[in-house]
Amino acid sequence: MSHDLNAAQREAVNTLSGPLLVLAGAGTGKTRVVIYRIAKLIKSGVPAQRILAVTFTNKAANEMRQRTTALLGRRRGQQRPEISTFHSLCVRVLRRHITVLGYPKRFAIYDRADQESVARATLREIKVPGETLRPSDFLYFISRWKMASVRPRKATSLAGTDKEHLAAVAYRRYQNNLKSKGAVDFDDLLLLTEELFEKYPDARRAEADRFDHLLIDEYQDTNGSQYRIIKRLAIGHRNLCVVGDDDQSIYGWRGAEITHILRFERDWPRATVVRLEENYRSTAAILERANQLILFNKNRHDKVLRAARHGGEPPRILQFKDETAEAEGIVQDLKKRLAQRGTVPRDFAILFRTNEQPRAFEMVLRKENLPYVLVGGMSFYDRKEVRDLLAYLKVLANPHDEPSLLRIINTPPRGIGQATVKRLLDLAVSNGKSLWSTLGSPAARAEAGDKAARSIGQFRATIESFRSRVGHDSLSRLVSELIQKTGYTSELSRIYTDPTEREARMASVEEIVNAVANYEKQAQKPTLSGYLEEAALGDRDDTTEKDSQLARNAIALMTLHSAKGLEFPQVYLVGLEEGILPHHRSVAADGDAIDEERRLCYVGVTRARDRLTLSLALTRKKWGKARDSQPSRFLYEFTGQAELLKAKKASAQTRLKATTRRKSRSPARR
DNA sequence: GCACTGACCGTTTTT
DNA sequence: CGGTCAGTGC
Repeated sequence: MSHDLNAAQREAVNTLSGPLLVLAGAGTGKTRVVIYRIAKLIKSGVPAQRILAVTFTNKAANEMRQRTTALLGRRRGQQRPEISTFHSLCVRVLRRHITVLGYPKRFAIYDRADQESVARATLREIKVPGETLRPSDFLYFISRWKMASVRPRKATSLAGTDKEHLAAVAYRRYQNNLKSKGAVDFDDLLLLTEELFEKYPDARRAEADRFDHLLIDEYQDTNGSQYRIIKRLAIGHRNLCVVGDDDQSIYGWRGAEITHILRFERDWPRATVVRLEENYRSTAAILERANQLILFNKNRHDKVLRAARHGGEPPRILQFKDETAEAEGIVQDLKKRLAQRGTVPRDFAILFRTNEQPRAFEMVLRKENLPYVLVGGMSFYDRKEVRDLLAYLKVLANPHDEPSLLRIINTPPRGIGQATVKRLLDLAVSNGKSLWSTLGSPAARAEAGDKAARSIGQFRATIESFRSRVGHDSLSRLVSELIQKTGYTSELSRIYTDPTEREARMASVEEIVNAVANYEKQAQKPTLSGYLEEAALGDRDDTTEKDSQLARNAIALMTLHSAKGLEFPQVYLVGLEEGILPHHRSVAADGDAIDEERRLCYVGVTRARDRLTLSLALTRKKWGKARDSQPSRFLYEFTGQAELLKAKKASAQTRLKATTRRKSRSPARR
């Protein structure tokens, strides 16, 4: 089996017990090693279900599942290794033990929109005006604290600014509000698992005992909670294999700490360390530049990627007048290459730092009639229609789910306006009851007025009649009838007069009906709450959506963040300007934010197999106004001209000179 | 209660 | 510039 692996890969695959750190550079066959290692473990007699592999994204988990199945073969009744994301792992743990923490067994998982709704209500309760602390800022603070396992009490003492102090006070209240609704947010999934393991050693032991081997993918992206959870799960058997690349840590802004991978050997004494340094993906010409660039980072494991593929075209740097010229120039260049024999649209990727960049490219691509996919972008579950219908389902599952109830109580409009809702909410709060219970009370009828009261009555009757059918009728039937009964689609065609938009909205509705039907088909025991959990975790099998997106023969447009783990024969990395890459927020922040931007750039560069083109615009419109752009510092580093940049920094005059000189000749011509 | 208007704000991202 | 949201007039 392992004849097609190199020596380092073989060592990583064959080191079956004890702590193992696999430092896998870009394009060194990391996923392959993980999968082969799982297969090897099983072959050596470890029962498959005693192996747990953890990934960060569903995409990665799906891919790993597929490739493991392909390698092991599909035999009936055969046990499979457990492959899951951190979050769904925690959900399963919490389903078994959460009652000891004072949450209901069937706790709800609140997503970002639900969180905002609770945050808004919380801030209203303690009478914080919107301009003092916005719900989004508030959530940002809490999220930071949670990822560092900071509880409300500690947050109060940590708070420096007034805003933070206010957020710390509201934090406790927010947690209580969630808890009283029997709900947890995404960060809680990790935080509560950690708390459970800390306070209840028996629960920790029971969970740790389920597995003999633990594999963690993308270890460089672990945040504090995840780090501690892993530790507590693996401490008994020490059969912990972590795989990652410190040079590709790009999620620091959401709590990932690169120190975790850097200090693995100290955490786990006598750990084996394997370095995968042979890159099979990119040509030497591309890799040479990547290596040069990443050398500018200080905090990293020492390693140098060696190219298995010699030679290759040196990367080009193209410079344009503005972002429109950039898009046109790049697309023209791409078109020329596409005309070459054996080249197809799928070979190309255009990578960028921010989400506003693809707009110009989309326009040109559409004009040129070239097939493209914007990967990422708005996800299925972000679409308004999907959220609405999901809210209906959530209310059917639990009518006391207030964020969902508020979302649908007047969607489509049925005469229960803002004022009425506000009054009913106040009534509910003063009675200490849920909004749903309040809706049926005589007091509510008096509060709402005749017309609204009638609407409320009808709404309640509809919900109740569907609720009584949950568990009896099929889910997909329930959903389509719900859409009918509420007049949801007729409302859509009323609001959206533009035919293309209307069609898109209708398609979303259709998609959720399909998603439910799909779930019903493949789940062993389909239930409403089961579907909602899958939806909340994004855990659905989206082979239908994203994979077909990529499989479609189209040029891929995506952010550097979503490009991680992928590769393309030809890559255009665009917008290499100060303020974009590196992003201005990272430039302004002190500390090592720039290093993360450099890693991001490195990730982009190492996506390319054969050809790499970097580009920049000299002016760029920002919020409607054109502003001058400076070439990214990474361009200088990458081409070995960092000295020039230092000189530029020393004096504004030289800076001007250097830039004008740059204009006349392309900055990268060696 | 609803639709329309204008002020405001600003972009890495996943679960 | 484009999207979101609160406020206004009907």
